[in-house]
Amino acid sequence: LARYWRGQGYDVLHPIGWDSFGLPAENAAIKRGVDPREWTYANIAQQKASFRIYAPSFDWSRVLHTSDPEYYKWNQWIFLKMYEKGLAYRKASWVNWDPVDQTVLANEQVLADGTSERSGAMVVKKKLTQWYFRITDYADRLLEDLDQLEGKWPTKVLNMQRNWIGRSRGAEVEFEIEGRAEKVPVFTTRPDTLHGATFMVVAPDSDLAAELAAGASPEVRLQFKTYLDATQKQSEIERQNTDREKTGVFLDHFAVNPVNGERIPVWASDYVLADYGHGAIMAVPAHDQRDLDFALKFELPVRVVVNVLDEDGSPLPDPAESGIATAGEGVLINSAELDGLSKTDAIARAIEVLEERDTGRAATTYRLRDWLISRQRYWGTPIPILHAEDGSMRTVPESELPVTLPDAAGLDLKPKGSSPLGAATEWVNVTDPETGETLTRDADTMDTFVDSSWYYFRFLSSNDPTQAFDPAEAKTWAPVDQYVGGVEHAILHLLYSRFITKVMFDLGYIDFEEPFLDMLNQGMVLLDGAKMSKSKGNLVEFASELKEHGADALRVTLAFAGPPEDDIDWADVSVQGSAKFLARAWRIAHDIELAGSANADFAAGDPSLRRATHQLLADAPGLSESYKFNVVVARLMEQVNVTRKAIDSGCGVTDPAVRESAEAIAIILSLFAPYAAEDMWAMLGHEPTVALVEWPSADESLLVQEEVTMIVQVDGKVRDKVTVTPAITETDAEAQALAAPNAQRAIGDRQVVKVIVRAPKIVSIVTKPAS
RNA sequence: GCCGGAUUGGUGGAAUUGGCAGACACGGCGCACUCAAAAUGCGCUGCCGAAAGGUGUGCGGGUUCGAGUCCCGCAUCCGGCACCA
Repeated sequence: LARYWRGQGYDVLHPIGWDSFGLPAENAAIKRGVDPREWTYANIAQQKASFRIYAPSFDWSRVLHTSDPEYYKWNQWIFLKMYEKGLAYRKASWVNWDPVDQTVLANEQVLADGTSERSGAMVVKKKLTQWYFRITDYADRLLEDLDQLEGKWPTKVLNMQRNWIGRSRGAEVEFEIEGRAEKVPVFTTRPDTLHGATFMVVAPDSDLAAELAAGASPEVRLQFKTYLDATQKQSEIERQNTDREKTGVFLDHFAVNPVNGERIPVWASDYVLADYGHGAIMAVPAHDQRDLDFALKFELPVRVVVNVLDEDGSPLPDPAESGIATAGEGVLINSAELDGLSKTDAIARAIEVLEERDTGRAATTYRLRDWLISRQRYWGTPIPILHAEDGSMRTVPESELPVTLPDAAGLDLKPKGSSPLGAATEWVNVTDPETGETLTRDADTMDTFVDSSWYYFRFLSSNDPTQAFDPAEAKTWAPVDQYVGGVEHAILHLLYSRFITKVMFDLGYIDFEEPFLDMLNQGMVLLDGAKMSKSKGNLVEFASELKEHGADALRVTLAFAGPPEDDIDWADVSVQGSAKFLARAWRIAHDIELAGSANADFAAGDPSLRRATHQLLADAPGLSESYKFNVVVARLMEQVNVTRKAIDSGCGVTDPAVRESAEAIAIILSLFAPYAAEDMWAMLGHEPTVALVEWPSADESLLVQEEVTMIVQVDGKVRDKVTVTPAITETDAEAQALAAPNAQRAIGDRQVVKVIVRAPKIVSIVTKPAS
């Protein structure tokens, strides 16, 4: 893509860098007993050398490594900016703990099966004081701005982000609990069903459940304790199994339904989650399946308040009898002032009523949680915060950044639950030069997703020691026109990047709110259906093919195998086939060089070959811009084939059209096979480099065909083909079609009832049996 | 359960707005060159059929002169989310 846009005359910034902090590097270094820094930079050097063989057109002058102090200084700067704006804060809460890597994880790093994205270990819950970024403040903007990316980002990614943010609109309803001064808020998307709330359920691991249980009878206290223990022992997989039977404990308390004053029992059950909404719900068993399952199990009342009809317009059976909650739309009943209203109207009215009585209001909740950025590991960005003995905190002044990592020598880096930086006594202990006060540095490091959430800004000013990036450069280049990345980044990296971009916008450094205008999710290379990986040793095959056929052949193979979004199974491709194609292309330039044919006037060239060349020049840009590189390669193959034919059995190698074709091939081929294309370009007598040659535009006048094939259909079936001039009139087209022998045979003695003419492409004849 | 995507020959895949389905390759078969092989070049290659012809884009319907493409229903596979109130 970078090469294509350069060929169109654009300035292209195609940067490269290493996101080099983080657990995988640190764990590998610990395993080998070496310094993570040495290990990381040795690997970068090796990878860099390997990259260059493949001739990506990177701008190496802007190369960056996120583990360089020159880079992570600006992570700390961003942290300070966030802290100033109240977007970075510290709080104690239940966090995801990876028992193998011995660190906390962000919600986004816990996979659906409850294991760690990094170590694969089952994640456990632990209560810790940690740093967070307030991404939830941006939830609405992160959600709504996705609409701007519609059609530019893959639908899948947009949907994944929408899902992840998970906005629900509804109402917050306050329930009084007997014997408790403060009211308890619950969130519901169905305030219309408030009259059908027959009990309340709180999450067993919530503070409220503990409080209510504490005020209950000794038996209830014991039951609750047993239940809570059982809940906390469950694995994430067990907990997420939605088929399992409902369990719960009555908490010996009653709440009051604010709309009808009804006394309803309060239960604790693990189907209510402590960290979503308010950790408590109003249960409407008639219209919610989970509540119904619970009500039937514990013999709680079920009251229908929405008259839901089936397709035929007859009422659905009573949920209490059928066991199936009626969650659909319908007219409200048994609901006082809401009776007779539709769902939408009833929701609006219910909110009005709640607001009038000051017992509730319209509300929105999100699935998205604040971003936990503390990590108890060495190989990351130190958090620029100092802690005083009295528990207060102060920031490291911007002028003293970066806070560099202490030397790893002498530190025990093994995961142990607290940051290894804490043991670097000389680093941790600081004396305030003004007050003489003893301060300790925050010993945690930042999640590496902080590093990767703004690197596209740093590439603008990689070598600038005075600022994170130059806003003037951002005005020139940013936002990113084309982002290429795997779909594995759909949520984590891309959501964080969008968030940081919006923060930068709010801070006034940039004038746009979305970082990546266009996105391509490239597929993976598989071998027999499995990911190719170093650990499986099957990259060896790749290396040997590189040695045998060269980088160009591998590049062409990757481009030609299919659309870039799709996975490629290496078992299905032929590197040898690509090498063969390259040799055929190369030989055309070679033959021209051997023939010593001078640079001639293309206009004098063979018309049919010229037409093919210009058709290619006309089509290649559109195909490239829609990422159809496999088709561009196919078209190059066709062009090589017709040119070969022209040389061997057509106009001959000295015809100017052959040179014109060869030049077009070299220019377009340079996207995929830069080495071969450069060689061809030289053989054709040109100076380097073909990579900087602007693409010639197609001559439209050459694309006009003198003859085209017109299809003749009879009753929807192709029966004949007629060669006609493209300018043929409808009348002539119809006459010729009707006269075509195979069409006549197909018509036979049937009667022609209709003729549709789309000259010069097709004539469709409709017949019926002769009467 | 909810949301999204996919399904085309033996294989990877192609097919502007509905207009010749299978471009281009891989593989296979045949031929030329060669003592021979490799390499290279040329030809054939969706399926059924000797041919004429028929048939064919996951399945069943529909719209249309005409559907891989549009509409309805279904199946299978892949991905995301999920006791989210």
